[in-house]
Amino acid sequence: MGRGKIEIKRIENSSNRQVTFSKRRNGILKKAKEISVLCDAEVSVIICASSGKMHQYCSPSTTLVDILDKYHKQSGKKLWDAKHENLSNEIDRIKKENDSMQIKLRHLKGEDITSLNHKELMAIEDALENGLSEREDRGDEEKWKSVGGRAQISPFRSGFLNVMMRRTCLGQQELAKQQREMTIESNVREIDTEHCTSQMPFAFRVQPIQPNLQKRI
Amino acid sequence: MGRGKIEIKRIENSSNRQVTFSKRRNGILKKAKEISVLCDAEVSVIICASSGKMHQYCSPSTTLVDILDKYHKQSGKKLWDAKHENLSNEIDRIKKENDSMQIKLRHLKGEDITSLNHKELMAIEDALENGLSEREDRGDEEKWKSVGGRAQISPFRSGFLNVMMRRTCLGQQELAKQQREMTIESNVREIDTEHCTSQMPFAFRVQPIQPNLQKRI
DNA sequence: AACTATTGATAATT
DNA sequence: TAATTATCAATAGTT
Repeated sequence: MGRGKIEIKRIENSSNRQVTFSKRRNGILKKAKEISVLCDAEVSVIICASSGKMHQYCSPSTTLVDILDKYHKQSGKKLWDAKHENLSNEIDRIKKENDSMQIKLRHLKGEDITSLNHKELMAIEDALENGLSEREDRGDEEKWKSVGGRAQISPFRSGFLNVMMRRTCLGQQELAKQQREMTIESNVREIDTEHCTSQMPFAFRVQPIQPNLQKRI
Repeated sequence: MGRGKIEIKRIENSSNRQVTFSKRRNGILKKAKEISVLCDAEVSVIICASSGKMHQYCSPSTTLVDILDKYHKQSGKKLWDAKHENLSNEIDRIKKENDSMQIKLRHLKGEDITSLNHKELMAIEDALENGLSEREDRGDEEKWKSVGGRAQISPFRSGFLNVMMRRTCLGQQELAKQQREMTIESNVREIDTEHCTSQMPFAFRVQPIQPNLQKRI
């Protein structure tokens, strides 16, 4: 019904499609009104354009909820319950995702790790070390170079190193103490923390604390 | 459209009404199909005859539930009861929680940190350091004590320390080099990495590598 | 957005 | 009830 017959297939020209949509949408809504009056039928029409705009008609004698309720009863299809079930399923899915993330976060923060095996611990260790080195490698230090010249170490790195050094110191001292007190196993060589320092393959010293870069509390 | 024009008002003759209903109902359903194809619109039509019989169309790309859901969101009308709304709200809430956790995880892994300011970086650094120390302090070592006696260090700690030490070593060497080359700022004291080792407040050595605990590749 | 030639829907008839 | 057909309504292409 128009200047020419058209095939019923998607109208590719977007503006034509929009015009046709508008015309036919009005046509359907008008027809819906007419049948509801002529035949006192209850009618619900919902039309969503691909653009997202929505148009709706519902016969005056009733409401959409009533019609859906009738549909529900007649068809036996559980619109209501199906929706309910879908939502519940989605909640379950997201909650599981949530929980596993929570666990990962806790592990990265060093909590609840007694439940992990060696391999899992290694993976987390890698992730952490990666995180630290990534942060050291990327832009952060650029920010600090300009503050006090090239020789100034970033408070970020110095803060981190200080903590690590303090921790390492304690660890070494305790290890040495343990070694003095106990029988030395064959696969552990004895270490004298006081006298072997200069010969060791890796020897480090911590940079003297720079008070102006240690403002973290 | 027919042998004569008709007024749009209830058809009193029951049999005529029934016939007209049937014809027009088919007409509307056909139009609905057509617009959904021509304009790829999502359409839902529900028609209830006064007799109680019900007819329905829903465009193939979607479901009645989906269309009603859209309607619900767009119109803001509460088609669904409070229970459904609660479920929807919970989904929104959990999704937000999810997103923020994802971001935290990424930050702990060293990703997307260029967007953070100094204070935020410090917070993450603290969290990571905490995580590392927590992991060293807690249960992990218990597992390894039994493997090779008390004096054996866990591969976890040794692996971690090795990485840190290597990083520290490089950092110190570069710092010393820089200091030799440059004017020394008043807030940075000179350090001689080769000769001051034994007098330094913190001096460390790394435990010799134990090959059987260094299987990581 | 308005027009109109044409098709499509359908009211009345068979 | 179903098929036919004369008529009207919807609308595709045009302005």
